[in-house]
Amino acid sequence: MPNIKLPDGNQLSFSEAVNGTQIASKISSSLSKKALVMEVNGELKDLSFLIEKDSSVKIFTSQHHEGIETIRHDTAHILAMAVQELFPGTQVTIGPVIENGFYYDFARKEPFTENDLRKIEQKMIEIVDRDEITKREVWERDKAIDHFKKKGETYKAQLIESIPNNEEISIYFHGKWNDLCRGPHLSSTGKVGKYFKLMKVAGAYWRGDSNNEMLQRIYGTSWSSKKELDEYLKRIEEAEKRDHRKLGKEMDLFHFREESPGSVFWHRKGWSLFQNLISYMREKQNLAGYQEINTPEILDRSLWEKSGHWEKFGANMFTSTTPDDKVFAIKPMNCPGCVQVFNQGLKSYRDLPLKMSEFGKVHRYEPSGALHGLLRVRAFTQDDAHIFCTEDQITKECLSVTNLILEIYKDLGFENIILKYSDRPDTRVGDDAVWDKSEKALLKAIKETGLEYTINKGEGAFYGPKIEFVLRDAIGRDWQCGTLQVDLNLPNRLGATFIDKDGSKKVPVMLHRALFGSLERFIGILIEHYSGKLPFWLAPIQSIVIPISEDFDDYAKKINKEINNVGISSEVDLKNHNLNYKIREHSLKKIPLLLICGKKEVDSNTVTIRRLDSNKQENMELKKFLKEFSSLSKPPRN
RNA sequence: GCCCUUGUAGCUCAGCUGGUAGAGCAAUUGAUUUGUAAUCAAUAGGUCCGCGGUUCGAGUCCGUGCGGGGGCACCA
Repeated sequence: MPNIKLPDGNQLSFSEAVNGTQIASKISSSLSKKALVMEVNGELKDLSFLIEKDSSVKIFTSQHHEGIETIRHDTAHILAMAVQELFPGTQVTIGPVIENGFYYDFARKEPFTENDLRKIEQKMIEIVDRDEITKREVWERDKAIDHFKKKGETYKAQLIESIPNNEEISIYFHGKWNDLCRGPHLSSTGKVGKYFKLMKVAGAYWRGDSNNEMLQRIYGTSWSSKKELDEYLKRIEEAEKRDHRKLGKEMDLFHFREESPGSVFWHRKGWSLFQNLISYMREKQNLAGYQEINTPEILDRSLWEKSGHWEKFGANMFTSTTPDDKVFAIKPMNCPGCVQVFNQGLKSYRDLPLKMSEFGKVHRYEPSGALHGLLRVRAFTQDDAHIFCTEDQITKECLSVTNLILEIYKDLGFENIILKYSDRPDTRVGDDAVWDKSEKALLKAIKETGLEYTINKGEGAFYGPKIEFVLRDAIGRDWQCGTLQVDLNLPNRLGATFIDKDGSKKVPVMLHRALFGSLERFIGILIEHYSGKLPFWLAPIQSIVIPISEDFDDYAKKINKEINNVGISSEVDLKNHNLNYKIREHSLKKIPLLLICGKKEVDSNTVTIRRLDSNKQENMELKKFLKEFSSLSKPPRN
């Protein structure tokens, strides 16, 4: 005689045990059609789950997160069914739901081709049409292992072996086909609908371990309507249009080539963007009390041995042997060099906090498969700084770093920032009392920012806790950029000291911080965030002066010179092309302003402005233009 | 690093089952002098990623190296 409590507070009474489908149809016939899965006392269950006791029940449709996830989970099963029907002998492994879709990992010798994906999709549609009924059974562990071993499903057998003893082993049937699965699932394959698409095949290690064999992963997406599927595919297309590698080429910012994989060849325009960013940050940092330094890119092996990098980071370091057989490393980090600057000369407690910044170019031998445009390179420039301070100064300094970072992100158009706080890892140096102190200090700083933060337990650096600054871009993607780390180790290893009030030598605390992390990477993110349409002050070419015909070339040259003189980066386009052609060309290159001049402008000493992404024409006195846009062409100041 | 995939003109790409390369755009030259997203024509342009092999003959087939792309692992 279960009483069923619904989310709206209503209660339904049943004379005998009842399942989700029955509850849904009791509520309304439309819900019974749309119901996909339910939650019973906080646990997700199949609609067929029989409720015997009084329970709270929520029924989910495709409008709920739980509903769409179940659709995706079922689509993954149907994918596995289809693959096994088409390619007998293929082993199934795992097939979870992921953001926007699902994947399934298969063990099969022959690779799946793009063509196979289309065939599999057809088969999946067939299976949906067959509307196979879902059935859940709970099996004995040994029976289950035996069953899958007999079928030749050794991976599944392994999975069952690793399920804890106190957990049920549930087997889901869709018609005859079955799979080990925690569930829940839809009541039949027909419920999945046909709004799915297989996206790509990729290699993936069994259990995510690179020592294991590689499986074939098929990624797919699945939705509850054609509209949602189309919108998703459209979103992917839009993201591809923003790809910084594509835009970088089109905008003539940089290129890569074989001779130096993962290193950027910056073109004039890209380098100008790069320098614009640096000069903006340089000014910000100087105002915040940083002293800019610069340290060597090549340093003797012994320094890296002392700092611990040789041992901990050696596999990622480029090294160089001189003709007389000395071994140097090309710096993968700036910190040891910076500590050496600190070490030069005696430092007093009065010098602290001492903030040294460096736009340091570092090289890291990243695995070839990790390289990705500007976002993952082997040579990059860090907007790095190291703050030497006392333990008492940690919180205040962390707070000022955080404020600086947030200010800078805001200026660059990122307002949606999340912090990630990572505390002590298992393998660490330094005693717990010091960790207590630095964790507390860092946490206090985070709390004072009032920002949202997540805690990553045990993910800190081996020398101290850290904050990472994650920004969200225009299309909702998260990028980890800035970082702030408290280090009580490196200053000690490299013998940094200061003379304290009492005349004794003490080891300073060192804060590592980077604002964007890597300027190369950040520029990649910027390009994608803005689809190449950079803010005016950052754009490498801010305007192009276009004379309507040869007759106005002189005027165009004259005003371009005046525009350059007030600090706006501008060019004249004197090529033998018509106006339409030039507008199209420069618009595609994302030039913020096109300045058109013809008879009208010459006569009135004006320019006609056409802004990127607008077809409005604004006629403006040249003087006014120079005044207005020269201030806009400078970096923002707060 | 691993799996899959890919490499043809400055760019984007075509080139079926092997018979020594083609388009559009860009470039150059000429004509045109243009009022808000591609004016017309002509010309020039290639070690088909490198190396090796099969073959009478390789852009095409095979092996190998390097690079790119998608994932996985990695991101200290």
